[in-house]
Amino acid sequence: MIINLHMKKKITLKQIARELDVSISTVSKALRDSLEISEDTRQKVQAFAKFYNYRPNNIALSLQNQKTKTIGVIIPEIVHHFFSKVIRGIELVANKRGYNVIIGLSNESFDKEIINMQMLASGSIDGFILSISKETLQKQDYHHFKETINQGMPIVMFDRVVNEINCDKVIIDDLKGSKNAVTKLLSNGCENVAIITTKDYVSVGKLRTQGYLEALEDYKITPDPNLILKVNDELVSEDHLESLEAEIKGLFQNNKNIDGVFAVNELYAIIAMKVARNMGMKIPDDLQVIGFTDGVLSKHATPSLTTVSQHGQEMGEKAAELLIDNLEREDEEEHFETVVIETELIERDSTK
Amino acid sequence: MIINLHMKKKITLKQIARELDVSISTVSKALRDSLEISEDTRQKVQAFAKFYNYRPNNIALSLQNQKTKTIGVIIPEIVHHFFSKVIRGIELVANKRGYNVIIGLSNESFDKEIINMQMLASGSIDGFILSISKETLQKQDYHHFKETINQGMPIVMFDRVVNEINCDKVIIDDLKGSKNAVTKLLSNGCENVAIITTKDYVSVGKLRTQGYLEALEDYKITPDPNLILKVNDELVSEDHLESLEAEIKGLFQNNKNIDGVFAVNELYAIIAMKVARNMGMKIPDDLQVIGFTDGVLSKHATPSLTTVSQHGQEMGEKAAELLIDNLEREDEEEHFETVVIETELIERDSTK
DNA sequence: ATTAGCAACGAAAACGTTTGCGTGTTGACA
DNA sequence: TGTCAACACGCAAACGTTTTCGTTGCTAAT
Repeated sequence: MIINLHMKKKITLKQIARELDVSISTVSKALRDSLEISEDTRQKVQAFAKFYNYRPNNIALSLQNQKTKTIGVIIPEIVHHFFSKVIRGIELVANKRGYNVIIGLSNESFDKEIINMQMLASGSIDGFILSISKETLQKQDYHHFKETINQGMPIVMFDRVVNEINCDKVIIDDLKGSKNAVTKLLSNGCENVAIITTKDYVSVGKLRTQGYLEALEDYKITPDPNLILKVNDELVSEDHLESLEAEIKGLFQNNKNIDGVFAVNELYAIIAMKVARNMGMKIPDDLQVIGFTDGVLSKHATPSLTTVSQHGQEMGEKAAELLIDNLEREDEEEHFETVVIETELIERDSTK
Repeated sequence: MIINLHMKKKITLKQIARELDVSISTVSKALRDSLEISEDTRQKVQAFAKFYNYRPNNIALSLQNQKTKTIGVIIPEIVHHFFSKVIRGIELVANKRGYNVIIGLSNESFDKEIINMQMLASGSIDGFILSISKETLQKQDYHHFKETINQGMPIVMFDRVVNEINCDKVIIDDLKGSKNAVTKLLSNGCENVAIITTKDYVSVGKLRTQGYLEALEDYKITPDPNLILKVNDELVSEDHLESLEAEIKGLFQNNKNIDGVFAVNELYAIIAMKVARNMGMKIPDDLQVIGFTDGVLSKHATPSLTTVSQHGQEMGEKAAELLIDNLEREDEEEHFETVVIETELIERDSTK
């Protein structure tokens, strides 16, 4: 970068001290309104500092205080309505409490998750907020979380959490949320409710399936294995929409009596509606559909989709609160919370 | 945080030095495979360091090198498909080139934009990638950008840029993109094409309107002011969807002859389709619609929406490349690029 | 025997802060 | 005049690195 004439480089305490012919400590104290410094020099220093737009160097402060006032967030994917809402929540309270947010994307990969955590853990941040990648969940290898915690760096997990790790957690009651949703379908008169879910290693998929089963049980309905579609996760990756459609189409064709669908995420629900419509079914008359997550798709689909809202932003806010509380706690006893964010059934036009 | 017995705190050079009874510099050199150090002690040090999982402290390195290897991103909103795609692009190349990404949200507010930039500019980052907030564009007050640049911190702007500031920029050819879209409508037989756009102070809104006008001109059509709807931006804030709908409904009712709509963003297009359908119009038979941006809504709407893709991820990648190139450039002559990312008309079912 | 040269290591500065403590200069008071 | 506060300020350490420049002790060559 060329040094223009009008370029005001960042100024340091040392430079101010030299210009004003005082010591560095005097400048520092003057700027912090220390009583040790005379009114005279204090004003002189402050005026000078203001004129040159002095700001303390964060890096130096971090090195000194052994705190960065920065929290690291590791998420599997950012192009995702839920995760971006969580980030917004995190950013909101982090900023309010004087913290910055630094983002790492695991891209659902075990290795990238580790790499990212190592980079950030080397001094850049004070603590983590994260949601575990699918690959990690599949491998069930959580040593990097344990090591991080053992090094004294706190972690807050959200949404995709795991019992093996002892730390603060923010989750939704997946079981209750999905049970509510399915109950809604049943009370609306559905007699053959199908579920479109994921493989069991994704904890949320498993729990939501369980909620589905419990709702059926309450209504004395024996679950029909044919009505439980466990979609291959890899198929959702943008490209394989057709195979996803095909799977769902198969579900409908093999079970002509389906009159209700509960999908564990938004996309599955939207696709299900599309497929059903193409097969001549009317929504919500012939088929009622409920999805999970509070994305844009649900709101603007036709018909708009009844859905279980996860309150992503609230999750982010709570996670940040937990982490920062932990970071700033004076009394040092260890105690971890698991906060459950209430879900909410947002009724729209895909149900009666 | 309580000190558990199994807690391995982060270890420093100094501690390694003390344990092995050598000097700090010896440890440092040994770890960096310096020739000054004997094979013997080198192996001893490296083994010890590996055992205790030593990692150099980023903060100390930053202070020393006067570089943080971190880039700051300021965006107006993160719960937005376009911006999250850009971030993904930034993160991708940043990580590949050894940089971290720290996020600040302006929330479309002038003040928050400034606050955020000041926080990050105080040593935390090496350079900025940003998209200007609406309020800033409205105020036309860009002093904070100028000051940042004058302090020697490079900025790359994307999407919402401004001529007054001399820096690297990544934009799309809004004019060309929208002209293409409108031309498509016209060549498809539309005779009365309306545009749903924003107030002019949002540069992209202005340019896209201009593209609309040029396309009409090519077809020797005199623009009808009644067909140009400039929506009040504040109405888009999630809550005011009804007023947005009402405005668009008014457009259709007052101009029964409309057979084509070009909307400067995805949401406007989706709402327009919804309103039209409610008024009994068939898409694409009675009305053809094209939107702008490559969001999820377009893809999964019914009918799916023909749209001008902005290639958000590519924009992010390019912005990061420009910034890091600038940061790592040795020869210091100043030269700023403005990269134009090509748009792409993705044809789907809302056009013939 | 002297010395040049080399191998192996340590001391110290630097990055920008904050802060406990030491020190010098006042003035008042006995 | 001597004593002692109070006041205003500077010194230096500390945070964790890297790197330049010594400083040893030894070997080999003159």
